[in-house]
Amino acid sequence: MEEILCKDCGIKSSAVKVLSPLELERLGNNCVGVNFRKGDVIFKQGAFSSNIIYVRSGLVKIHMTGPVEEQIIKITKAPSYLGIPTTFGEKINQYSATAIENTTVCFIDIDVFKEFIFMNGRFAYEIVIELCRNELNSFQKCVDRTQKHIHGRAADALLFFSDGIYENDEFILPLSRLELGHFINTSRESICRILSDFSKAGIIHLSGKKIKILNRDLLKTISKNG
DNA sequence: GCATTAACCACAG
DNA sequence: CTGTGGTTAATGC
Repeated sequence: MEEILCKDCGIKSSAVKVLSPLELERLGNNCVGVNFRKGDVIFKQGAFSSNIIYVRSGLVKIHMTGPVEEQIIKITKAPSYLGIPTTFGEKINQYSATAIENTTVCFIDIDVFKEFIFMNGRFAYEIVIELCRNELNSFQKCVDRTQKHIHGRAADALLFFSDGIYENDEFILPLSRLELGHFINTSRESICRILSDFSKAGIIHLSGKKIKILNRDLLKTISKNG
């Protein structure tokens, strides 16, 4: 744990950027920075929560234990808030967050966060914007996950990591095959098969968790056609 | 009917 | 945990 001086923070969220110096000081006094290693649980479904979390660096998976098995709802990279829906909506967390790469976050007291929303319209507006973006993304993901075939979903996942997360054609998958299955609603076996198919077809180069996209256009076509 | 898709199972590395 | 092969149920043509 470490004290965070919010006013000097170089990675302020767009909401925090509009806070007054006095509000920034109040935030700093009610905010704790914590480092998480890959695999550490940041907060857990079913546990009580009274914090909003701001991810300053790293990568996090949001996941829920469903009636049958685990499901990864989404993967979020810094900078981003976590837990606004669950902390505002419910006393108990409705989902879990786990670091899938080394991650640093700030825990912000919910009452201070609420105070900013009540008192600073600009702050509230920025938060609404982020929540709206997230909701639209999850609508899109819901449709894609439901309607696309497995190859399309797998192509989506690869493009997501390449474009959305790493901004590189080559990257190390931060998930196991099983987790990747949980992410795109399929089985570990199907993931293995499809990655191997893509590799044989020359679409990607595959070596364990290391992936390099060789034929991005074809991958996009597969994604588009489902 | 027949072909395709994708899950489930089993087993090996 | 990962890769593969066989089996099987569901769905489409």
